[in-house]
Amino acid sequence: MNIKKIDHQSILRLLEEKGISPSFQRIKILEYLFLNRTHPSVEDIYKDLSSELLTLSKTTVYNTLKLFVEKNIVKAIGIEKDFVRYDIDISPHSHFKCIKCGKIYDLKINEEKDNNIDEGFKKVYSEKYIYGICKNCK
Amino acid sequence: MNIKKIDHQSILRLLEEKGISPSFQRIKILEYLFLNRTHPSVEDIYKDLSSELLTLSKTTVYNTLKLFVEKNIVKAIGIEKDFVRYDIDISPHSHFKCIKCGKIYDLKINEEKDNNIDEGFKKVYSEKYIYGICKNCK
DNA sequence: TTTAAAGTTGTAATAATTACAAAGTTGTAA
DNA sequence: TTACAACTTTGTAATTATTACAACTTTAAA
Ligand SMILES: [Mn+2]
Ligand SMILES: [Mn+2]
Ligand SMILES: [Zn+2]
Ligand SMILES: [Zn+2]
Repeated sequence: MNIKKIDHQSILRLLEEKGISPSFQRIKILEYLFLNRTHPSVEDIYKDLSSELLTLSKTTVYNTLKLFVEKNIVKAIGIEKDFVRYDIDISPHSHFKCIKCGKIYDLKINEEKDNNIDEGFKKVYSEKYIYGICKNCK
Repeated sequence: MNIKKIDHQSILRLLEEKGISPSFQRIKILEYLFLNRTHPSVEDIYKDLSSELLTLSKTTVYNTLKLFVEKNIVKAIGIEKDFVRYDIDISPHSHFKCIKCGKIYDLKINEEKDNNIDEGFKKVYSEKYIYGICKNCK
């Protein structure tokens, strides 16, 4: 069960926990990620927040997401060919992209069927992307 | 069991089969892929072949790989953050990247544990990337 | 208040890939 | 053989996501 909504207090607590000072921009970007669970790109975040944060810089969005990834608050998703998406849900799961409508769906992972790694190799993390046609597009 | 070596005749036959006219460049690039099973990038291929094909253009390498992917002769591998690798082995398998030495290893797939896709969704293809430390780097 | 560190911003640089048009090659019909 | 159209290659320019960087602003401590 994931946290679907999040209040201001929890946002602040999360940043605090991770040792990140809670600037206005960081709070807004993190809040955006909790409210928009569509695996948004930098472009998405920048465009949507610009109307509220009139002076927001794209560099700040890049900087902030980089920081969040380092601190393990979000995960970078490499499902697209030419840009990165970000996921506030850092629990182990994989992704399905509909090649018709472009929507990204979360998939549960068949936990630990993974381990077809040779003896002596150490897995740090993994990603799985499935491409196909979604229910709505058939 | 994969074809590990390939002779000139087989290269020509493969191109023929796929309806690709066997230009010198295409033959050389395809041959390179059969001989260098390291999941090379456009840059790798271009640099290595340039000594033999003095006038080779990087655009030709891009064009040719695009054609090969369309015709299902090679697979594009998105395991790197900022460039594409190519794989002459189109059989279903996944990849392990050592975050120390950068080497890419092939992994057998635990066939059909995949299908944790919801009813009504149709899988077309999928990719799985595992990142970690390889045997040699421990 | 002073001051240094941290954070934000805008612009420039980087780098992989694509677009495009000119030049070269090949195969075929006259 | 020659002429011509289709195909292929090439070099350069354009595109685009991301990073580098320096100036400016905010924050927090002394
Ligand atoms: Mn997700
Ligand atoms: Mn492979
Ligand atoms: Zn769809
Ligand atoms: Zn290694």
